[in-house]
Amino acid sequence: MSSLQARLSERIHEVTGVDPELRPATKPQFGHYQCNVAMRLAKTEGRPPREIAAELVEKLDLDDLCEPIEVAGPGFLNLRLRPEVLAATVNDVLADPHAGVVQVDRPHTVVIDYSAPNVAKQMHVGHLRSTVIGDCLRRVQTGVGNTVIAQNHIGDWGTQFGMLVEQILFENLDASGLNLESSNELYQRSRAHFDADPEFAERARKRVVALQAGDPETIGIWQQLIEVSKAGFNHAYDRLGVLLTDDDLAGESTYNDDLPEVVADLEERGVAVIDDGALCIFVEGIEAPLIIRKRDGGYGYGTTDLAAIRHRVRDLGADRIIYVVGAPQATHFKQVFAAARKAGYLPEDVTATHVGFGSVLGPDGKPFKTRAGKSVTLMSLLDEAEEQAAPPVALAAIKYADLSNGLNKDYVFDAERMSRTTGDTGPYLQYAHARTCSVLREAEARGLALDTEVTALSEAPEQTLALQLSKFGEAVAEVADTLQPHKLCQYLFELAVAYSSFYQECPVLKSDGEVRDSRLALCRATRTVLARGLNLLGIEALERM
RNA sequence: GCACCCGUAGCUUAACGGAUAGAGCAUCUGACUACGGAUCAGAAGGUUGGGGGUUCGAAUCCCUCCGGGUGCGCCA
Repeated sequence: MSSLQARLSERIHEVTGVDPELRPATKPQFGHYQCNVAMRLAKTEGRPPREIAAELVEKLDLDDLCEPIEVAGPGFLNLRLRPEVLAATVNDVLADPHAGVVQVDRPHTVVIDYSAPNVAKQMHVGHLRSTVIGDCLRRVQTGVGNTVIAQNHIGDWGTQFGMLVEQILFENLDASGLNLESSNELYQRSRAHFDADPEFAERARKRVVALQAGDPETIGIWQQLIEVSKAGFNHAYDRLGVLLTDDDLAGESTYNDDLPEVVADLEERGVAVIDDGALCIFVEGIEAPLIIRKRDGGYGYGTTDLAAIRHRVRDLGADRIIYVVGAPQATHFKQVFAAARKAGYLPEDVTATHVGFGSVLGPDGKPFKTRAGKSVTLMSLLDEAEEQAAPPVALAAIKYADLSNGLNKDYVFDAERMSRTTGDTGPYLQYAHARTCSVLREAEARGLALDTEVTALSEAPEQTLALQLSKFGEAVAEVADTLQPHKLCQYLFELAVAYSSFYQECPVLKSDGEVRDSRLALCRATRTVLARGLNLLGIEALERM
């Protein structure tokens, strides 16, 4: 099943031969869709746009879908769908198990790298965004029929584990008795100890070597640290209601064994060159090199990222790789992707995209930074929101606020504002959904048949609602393509508004016969689309609030 | 020094180069014989940071300046 807009666009394309630039109308008086192609053709054909527009109207035969086409302004073609076409589209949505979400012809394998908390550190605001956005993209990609492989690239390797293990031994702690909070405190103590005591620092450095060499005692403690952190992460994911599980874990350490091989490969083939003692890859447009082997022989995160790309393409069969990581990493990923292309790890037909995002700011408009000692944890943000509303509503508030703005913009975390039940908020959408449920519940209680179809669309609010319902597939497809969740948020908000307006002006249960059946079907379709849409955002569609 | 991001109504923000820049909050005015008023209808509110340029058409593309933020050879 293809979307109405796609069908229309295709039909016009047959006549114009070029992209008809079919867009939803910018205003109701311009109909439902507008076609802007006449202005473009005017230039190439050297004729007045209105003349071309008039000619197109002659040639086009859209009578089965639209009212007579109107030419307006400098040469816009305004299309208005026939009510029975709108009705049929809504009925299609009702009959479609995917609620109008167009399924891809051939499923692609989409790898999504998101969340990525660090072992022995509390999750903070940055992880909130990566987790919420990544989870949404995962649901959307799955929703359109792609195969998603989530990769939680947790920070489970690196020099900090030398300090951590050494501090555990120093304090004679049982690492398995730690939790995320206490291991975070342990990390801070080890850091201080490292800075203050050169002898300890030296032992920590040796401990890193022991870890890399696979020393059993060291590995054992390291493993315990990972286990307690995993429990902490899972608790957070549970509370956030995201899909991540242990099956998605693919931490930095996963690639340890690949690193020497990758580096040797790159060096042999001349992709990487020695510069100032370090093995580097230089890519066009970026002055600084991507260092894949440090002067001391160690590997950095650039090396791990390259190994991860190789693995994701070669072993996981990725057609598309998506990284949901903060905007400050933009240059790094540009560099890594270019290096991976150069190395042949990332073939032309595999796309790699960095979905960067802005910072969550405190009330003062400055980043919620992990200032020395004190950090704003993800959990404390959830707590703050739950002071405003019950957990499922508070969560909707947070997620919607995070997803509804353009990704690379910063935003201020304002629990009161995002929890409001009016306006463009998560709770408002939940409320609209709950109202659809309420009507249908009441109808059922009165013994009315619920498996009705949309037939009559005589009232303007009915048509507006039906039109909006028909656009769901388009909205989801756009998010799947552009990776911009706020487009789905905007769509759902407009749907909720259209429903509220319809609800106000078109009584359902107080009407009778065909009109009532048709309106019940509109309620049912709205409930379905809102529920499905909210689900794609990772927000719970409540039946009562 | 080089590179990137942001700047739209009092506040929060949308707009694949298309018509009169679209919403929400707050403000003001209406609608309570309410299928959930946690709502709906309406009004007012804009030189899209400034200035040039390209185009039939620019918030959007190019140049430049201003303001805010970020990243950049051996942390990840």
